[in-house]
Amino acid sequence: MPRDTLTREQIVKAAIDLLDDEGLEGLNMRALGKRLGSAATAVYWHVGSKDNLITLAGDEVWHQIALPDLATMDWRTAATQMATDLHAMLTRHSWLVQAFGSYMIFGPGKARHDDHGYAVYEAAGFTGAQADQAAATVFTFVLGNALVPAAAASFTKKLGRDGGNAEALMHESMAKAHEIAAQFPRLRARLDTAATDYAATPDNTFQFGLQAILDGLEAQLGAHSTPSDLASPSAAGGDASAEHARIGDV
Amino acid sequence: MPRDTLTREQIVKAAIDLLDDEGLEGLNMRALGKRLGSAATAVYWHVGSKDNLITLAGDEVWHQIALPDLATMDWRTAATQMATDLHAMLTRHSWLVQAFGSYMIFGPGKARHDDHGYAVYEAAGFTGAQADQAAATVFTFVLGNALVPAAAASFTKKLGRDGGNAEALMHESMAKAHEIAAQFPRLRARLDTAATDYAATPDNTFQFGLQAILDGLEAQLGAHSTPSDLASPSAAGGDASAEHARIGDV
DNA sequence: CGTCCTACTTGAACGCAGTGCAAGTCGCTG
DNA sequence: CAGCGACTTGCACTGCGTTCAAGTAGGACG
Repeated sequence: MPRDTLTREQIVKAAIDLLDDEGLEGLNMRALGKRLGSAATAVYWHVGSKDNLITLAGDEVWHQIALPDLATMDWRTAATQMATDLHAMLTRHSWLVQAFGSYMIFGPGKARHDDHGYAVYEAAGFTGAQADQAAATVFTFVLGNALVPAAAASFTKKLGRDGGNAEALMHESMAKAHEIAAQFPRLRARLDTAATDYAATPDNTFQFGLQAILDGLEAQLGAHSTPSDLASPSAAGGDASAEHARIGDV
Repeated sequence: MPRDTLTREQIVKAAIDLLDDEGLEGLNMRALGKRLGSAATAVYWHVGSKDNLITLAGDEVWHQIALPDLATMDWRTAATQMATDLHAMLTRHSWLVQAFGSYMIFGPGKARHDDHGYAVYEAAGFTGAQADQAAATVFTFVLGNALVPAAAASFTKKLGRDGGNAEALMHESMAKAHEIAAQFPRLRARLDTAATDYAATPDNTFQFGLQAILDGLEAQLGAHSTPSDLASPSAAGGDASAEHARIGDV
């Protein structure tokens, strides 16, 4: 084997770096080749296609999120930690959320994460399909929460790529948004309090939503009628005298 | 004016149709021109750019969702209806979810929807930032819930475009996913019960998650009084700053 | 030491997609 | 009828994903 050979891992790592820097639309094979110090087409021998490379990169980053030890903490803490870690990871790699909408991202990395996710909700006392749905609910919320910031990041990067007057264009588009919002009473009110910034969905919203969801899930578990939330003593309802929670049918 | 002139509305409508048929990556100006019976470049006079066209189309569809009358139903019914309508709309136009990750979609259509969304949660009793967060939580969940199905649809359409052996490729990629999943105990168990179909996240999950979230929100209403927020001692994604959102654009 | 095989790299080139441009075309208005 | 302005069109440029035939290099084997 030649000494200075590219490796799949090296390529995937470089792709992740490039994606972090330039966003999903900023990734192209020639730029990647340059970053690797090789011809663009050399990459094809190792990864086959750009789609496949993105799939690879999109799975790799899941390894960055830690899997909490369920033996040393109650499920709610574990769930919060996993969701928060995922949130942070998606913020770091905002291109992943976009990729999630266009590619089937599933590999060892995500599988490892999903598996542990199920473990958390099974430890909570959910059984069978309920554990799946609980996990999916939280997962889905975290994903959706990352979508708008991802769009903002993508937009910003595109402006930066298109020309020098990025500031001006950004300002213009914000101004137009304000103008539209001003025509609706509640949106207008939010404009005044300056709470509505398209680019920055506050982290508070994430924590608020996450805890609300976990509250809702917890309620399904034991019907432990203490709405005073917070307290999450080790639920571990033994074997889930799982009340058949009522689910809205279609 | 010449008699057979294109109009912006006509173009946007054709674009939506094409997007529904072919997906986000299937939309290109020449195909759109053909569908309109005109040259591809004629479109540019009316909409400026493809990005702008997508922004226009992506806002237009929001008008399809109904705004429940808050005077004749309780907030939870209204919230459920709005979320369900949104869910249905996103399923109809799965490209929109992808577009949401790459473009800043905000116009009169979405503004109208958002405004009413806030109205619902204010009617519920949430005040100020809490109403925003409640609305964002549900909205975000619905969006995230549509993401994976959108990816599946996109993937299928791409396969259909690439060549005739779509079935084979689809089968192969599912087989690979199964193989990976089989290495993780909980995923493997789900494989056996045949509950895991990547392309079809059951609608049950949506209803389950939505009701759980509304449960959680409802609980916050009753147990008011503590703005000291959230349990979760750990986590702390970083700045747990005040409710004053920072505005910084990038 | 030479030779071959395999693993890998490269540059040229093809096709498609977004889009700017200059030259139309058509109908209305003066 | 001349001309203007609203629209349309074909051409062509660029950038990107990808293919392909032609390399190159290092180890294995004789």
